[in-house]
Amino acid sequence: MTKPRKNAQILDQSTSVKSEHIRVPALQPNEHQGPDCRAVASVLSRVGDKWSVLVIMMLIDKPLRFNEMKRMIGGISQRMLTLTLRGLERDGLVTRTVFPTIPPRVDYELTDLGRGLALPVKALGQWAFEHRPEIEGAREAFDTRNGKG
Amino acid sequence: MTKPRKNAQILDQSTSVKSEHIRVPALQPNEHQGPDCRAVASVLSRVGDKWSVLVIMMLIDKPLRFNEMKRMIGGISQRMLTLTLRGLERDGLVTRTVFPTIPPRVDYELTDLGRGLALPVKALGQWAFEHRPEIEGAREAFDTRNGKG
DNA sequence: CTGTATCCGACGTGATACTG
DNA sequence: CAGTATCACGTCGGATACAG
Repeated sequence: MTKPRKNAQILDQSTSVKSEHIRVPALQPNEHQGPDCRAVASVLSRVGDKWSVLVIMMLIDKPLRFNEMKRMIGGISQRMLTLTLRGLERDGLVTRTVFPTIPPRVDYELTDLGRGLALPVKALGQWAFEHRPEIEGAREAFDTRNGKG
Repeated sequence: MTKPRKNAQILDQSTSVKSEHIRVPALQPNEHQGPDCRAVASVLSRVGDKWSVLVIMMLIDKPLRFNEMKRMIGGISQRMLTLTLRGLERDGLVTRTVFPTIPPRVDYELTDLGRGLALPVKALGQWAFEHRPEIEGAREAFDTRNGKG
């Protein structure tokens, strides 16, 4: 029973930002449920998002323009940068400021909310960095005894 | 039949745990790259994973058996629980203990590494919980001014 | 420069059936 | 009970072309 969303419309796959970004099914059991858990999950999914954290980290220092970020990241496509920024904007984590000049200029900047999120995310990132050897070692060990046991 | 997909190639889609769980492309630019960034990203992707965090949180209190967890989560399929647990095991975050009884019994338990990860994850979760209203408000506001101006 | 629209392959996820 | 195998299907994400 995959939740019936509002309406499964014609697969608007373009640059719109409609999905909740994670489809949390029906967690009905005992303790790990409720709307709270669902809301938390949707935030966590943003953290796990391929680009969002990277974008947030880049914006900590100072606001940036679209192509500045695109260049800094390097591997990202225009489409995904747009989608990522729209998602962050929708969640109130970044602001989008358009300067009606020619050529157009758009600045993206972290909100206070976004800066707040950056803190626990950085803590997590630091943990990941510090324990990187253990995790990679565990992976190799697992793959070895499991791949050619 | 709008999109006949005859190209359905036989992927190894079963319960193997091969991918690095995130496919970080070629980040070659200036500062947000290198193997470090890649490793951190793979950990973050696990946090963003649909079920991993939920499983970790459940295991904090005490070890659990396969079907105990399945029942507690409720919405998860057997396959995804298996895949999630295998991924966590591969990363050295949980241990898998088989008791060769009949019927078989398998306990899953957090490692020290897993318990360590739980801390920053909980901090992040708490942030998400506390700021849930702001995020949801921002989403509604965004959708309103963007969906029906 | 800053996007938006579209095509298409790859991957994630659930449902189901089967095994030890 | 604890998985594994297979299939179906939706979504993600890159490449490309086009627009303001």
